[in-house]
Amino acid sequence: MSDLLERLRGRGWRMTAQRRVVAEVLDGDHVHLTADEVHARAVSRLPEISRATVYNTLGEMVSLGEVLEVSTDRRAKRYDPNAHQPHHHLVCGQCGAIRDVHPAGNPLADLPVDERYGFMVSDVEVTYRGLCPNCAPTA
Amino acid sequence: MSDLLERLRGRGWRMTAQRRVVAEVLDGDHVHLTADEVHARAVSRLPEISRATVYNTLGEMVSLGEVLEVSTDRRAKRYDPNAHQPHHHLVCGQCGAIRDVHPAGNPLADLPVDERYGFMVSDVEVTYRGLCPNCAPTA
DNA sequence: ATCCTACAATGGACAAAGTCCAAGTCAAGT
DNA sequence: ACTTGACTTGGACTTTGTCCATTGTAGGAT
Repeated sequence: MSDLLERLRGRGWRMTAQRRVVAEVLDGDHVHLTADEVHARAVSRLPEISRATVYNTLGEMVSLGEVLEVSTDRRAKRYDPNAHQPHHHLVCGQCGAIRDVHPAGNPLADLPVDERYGFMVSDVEVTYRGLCPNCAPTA
Repeated sequence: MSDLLERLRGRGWRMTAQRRVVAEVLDGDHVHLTADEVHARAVSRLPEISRATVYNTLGEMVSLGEVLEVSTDRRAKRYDPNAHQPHHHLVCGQCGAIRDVHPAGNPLADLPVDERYGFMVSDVEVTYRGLCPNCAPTA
């Protein structure tokens, strides 16, 4: 179940109750929680855990490349544990629902050399926007 | 010069010194200022202008579709006056430099129906990440 | 040219998201 | 079990942005 926890353990991470709880809360598919949502859920399992620790822990997991940061709306950053299967995001502009998606093609290849301005381009982030089935006007 | 100002005027926008200054500050190519940067530059031309007015004005220009909001980094939103030529962004992960780019292909078409989860997908936002010529390690 | 008034600007309080730090705690190696 | 360096804590602080009551003003009407 907790693949994320396994991977972190395998990297010599010093394991603490706090880190375990954060990793457990964040594990799963189509999970895109904000730091404060993670904190709220962590608190329900480990009441003393502090906000600073949640921020620290999330930051470390991002540095280790085990968790991705996504900023789909203009609000808080969200954390995505699905870091090892490259994917993009589909966001509902109304309710904010997020799904992971896997488009065909390679958008990186679509950027011609004469549009690169000498940059070393290494990554591309794609966000599809629209309305989810619940929020779309009934056809 | 000030195409943005012209377009806004043509929409029956009530013209004030503050709005003119904000529009002038924001006009140009490859311009991607934060609200506070806009405010700082506006203040140098019109010292009494308030932060709230800059935020309001930017918000209105976004609502009118004359300016785009982009959130490339995890910090403040940036405002892009180039709203009438669809484009994406190329961001330097080191120094934060941003360029407008125009990739080939249509990423919207790359999202297969069975990956749409019933969403009505209407827009796609693409951010290329890398290192600009100044920040890239010398080859 | 002056008056009106609805719309705009002001600035200060407030809120949300995130960072920082000094002090206390604890996991894990010996 | 001891020790130590890494981890956690909580609160102050910063940044970014919003809200609102008050004051000011653009631009049409007279």
